[in-house]
Amino acid sequence: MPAPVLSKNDVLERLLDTFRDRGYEGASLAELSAATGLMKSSLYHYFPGGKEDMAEQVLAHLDQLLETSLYEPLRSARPPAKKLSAMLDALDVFYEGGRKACLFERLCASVDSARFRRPVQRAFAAWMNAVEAICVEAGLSKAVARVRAEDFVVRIEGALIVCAGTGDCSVFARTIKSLRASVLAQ
Amino acid sequence: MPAPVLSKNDVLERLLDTFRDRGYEGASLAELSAATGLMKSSLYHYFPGGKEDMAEQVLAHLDQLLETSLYEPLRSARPPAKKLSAMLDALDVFYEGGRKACLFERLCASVDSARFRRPVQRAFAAWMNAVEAICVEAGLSKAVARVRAEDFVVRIEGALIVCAGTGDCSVFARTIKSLRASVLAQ
DNA sequence: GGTATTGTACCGATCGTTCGGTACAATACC
DNA sequence: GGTATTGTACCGAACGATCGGTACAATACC
Repeated sequence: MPAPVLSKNDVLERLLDTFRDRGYEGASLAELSAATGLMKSSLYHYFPGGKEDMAEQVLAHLDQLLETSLYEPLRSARPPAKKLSAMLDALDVFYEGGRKACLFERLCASVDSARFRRPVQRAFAAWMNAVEAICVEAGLSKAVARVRAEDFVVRIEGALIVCAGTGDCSVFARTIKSLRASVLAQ
Repeated sequence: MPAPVLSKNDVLERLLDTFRDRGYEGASLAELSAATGLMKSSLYHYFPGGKEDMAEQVLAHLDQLLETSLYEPLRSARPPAKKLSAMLDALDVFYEGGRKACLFERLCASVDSARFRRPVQRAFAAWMNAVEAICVEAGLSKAVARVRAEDFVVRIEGALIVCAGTGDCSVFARTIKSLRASVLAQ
């Protein structure tokens, strides 16, 4: 088999980008084809299940990406404050300071949102659990940690929406900063 | 001239509902037609500019609705805490406890989001200004009031996203409760 | 030669949109 | 008062474009 111009991971990255930018219905096959450099037939070769298959694989890819680059490092022995700070840094990069949308949000806003419900649920749960674990590690009670973790995700997601709505990315920066200072506070 | 079966306001309300539920691209003309009881061609009678026109008029309608039912009452002489509480009650009703999405979010997530940028910007600004005014009235400094107002909107929007993503509306209830207790705190 | 991948040509369905027209109440004219 | 005209509300039937998706022969690589 000829070496693919793009690795499967690269293809998934570009699909991820397109879905994040345009949403599920907004990302047409023509656009996904242009973004990956693959013809429609090639897309259907790699994703026999079509557009839905693409979104699902992108979701799974992102899941693994977050696990290895975000959650897994949090289980190291470093101090909780450092780990939280690292997560916030990573989120700032991943969302490009508020300029990029959240894939989970875009997919659960889709008309066929039911298809993606389960993985999106799992993704939000994993995210909250990661934050909760750091909070507990920092000495907060389980109950407080849960509230903090939920609020953490709520504020990141909300900041992304407000950034997109107002066109002012500074909201995201302020939210990150505020979270850095408050999440682990006793 | 024959009396319309539905008033213009009723039509706008139903379009608003459909756009909130399905998003801009997700709400097809067929769906908008079914929701209003008007044939597609009749929709073009009321909205010569087509779908985009519909969304713009819905946006303007909502703008006025929020102004008269949310922001205007806040300029009364009642105590700030009461007014904030009333706004949170109204938001809880409007978003149906987290089950309904935010029109602004759905429209600025649209592919043609540039078209709605200005009105959405104005809507977010008006919302924040209203909250900020209550905060100032309650004795907070202008700077703190601004931060609180921004965080208020961020958390409402974020809670709606997390509700949709997890299918768990209790997140919205907790966010409302938390805001009720913390926004005006010294 | 055999296999993996791509390009071309399609498909039916649905998209947003337009057009020609009907029903009928209000108005203008005599 | 009766008739012609206007304007509003609305609808059915199409429009071209694009949607997601398929079939298959040609190509590229081992």
